[in-house]
Amino acid sequence: MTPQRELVFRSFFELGQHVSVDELYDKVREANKSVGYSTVWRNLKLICEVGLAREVNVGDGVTRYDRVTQRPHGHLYCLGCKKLLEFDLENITYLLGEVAERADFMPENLKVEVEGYCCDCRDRQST
Amino acid sequence: MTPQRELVFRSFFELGQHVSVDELYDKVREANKSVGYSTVWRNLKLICEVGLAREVNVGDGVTRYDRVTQRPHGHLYCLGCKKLLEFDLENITYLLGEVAERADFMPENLKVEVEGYCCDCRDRQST
DNA sequence: TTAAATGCAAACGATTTGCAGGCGT
DNA sequence: ACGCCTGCAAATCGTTTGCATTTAA
Repeated sequence: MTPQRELVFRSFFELGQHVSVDELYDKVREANKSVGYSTVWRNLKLICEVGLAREVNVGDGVTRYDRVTQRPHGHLYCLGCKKLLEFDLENITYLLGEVAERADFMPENLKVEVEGYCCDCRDRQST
Repeated sequence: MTPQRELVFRSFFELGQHVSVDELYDKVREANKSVGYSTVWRNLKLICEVGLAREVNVGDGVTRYDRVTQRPHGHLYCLGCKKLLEFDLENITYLLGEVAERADFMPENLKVEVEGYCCDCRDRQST
């Protein structure tokens, strides 16, 4: 456990959800200018490996990372402002469990994303 | 409408689902060795723009493209053999519509992916 | 002391674009 | 003739790795 590693871990958890490597790198740099990009990257991977975070891919070319929480959640991705909202997956999890069973498939991880427009962007668009 | 464009379109629909640019490129090349990668790529983008295909991202770094069908479907992605199976989304669509409404969000497009292990890989893993 | 972690720079792979020439309309 | 389309090569971007050095245990 090095100071850099501790800083990366702490910074990751201080930031909210949907953090990209670059965002984390910037955050880390605020505290310590000498930390390299690879260090941030490798430690972020490590956070994933130990199961504390999970990759999120909204299709904009940048991988983001979500803190793994008790409650699984899906994402509402706004095509207008690119904001990422969350919603609870509880009800859907059950349904997907059934689907998986029917296909003789053992589910490990769920990714549910709804693309669309948030209320702000919908209003802006309709004008 | 050029012969190349027609070839790319036709090849895309002759291939199954989850086609990557490279796969499509190879397929096109079988018919005509002189078609360039950019042409395939640009026409695939075009197919998406006119709404005949949609990007799929399973997180392995390669963007794949799905024919847009009448029935929306989700994906079962096997972490073992990397195979991509499909399942019907009908039941889930309704649930997600409710979720979106609650969040005052206008859904346009649904992406549901279940990572896990298919029956073959599960058996192989448990040995 | 010794294996692991760091920081730099450079490799990498997929995607995207600039541009000169060719082709469909 | 005009402008869109093509094909090549090269730029771009995010991600990943090799390696010499430093550091935690």
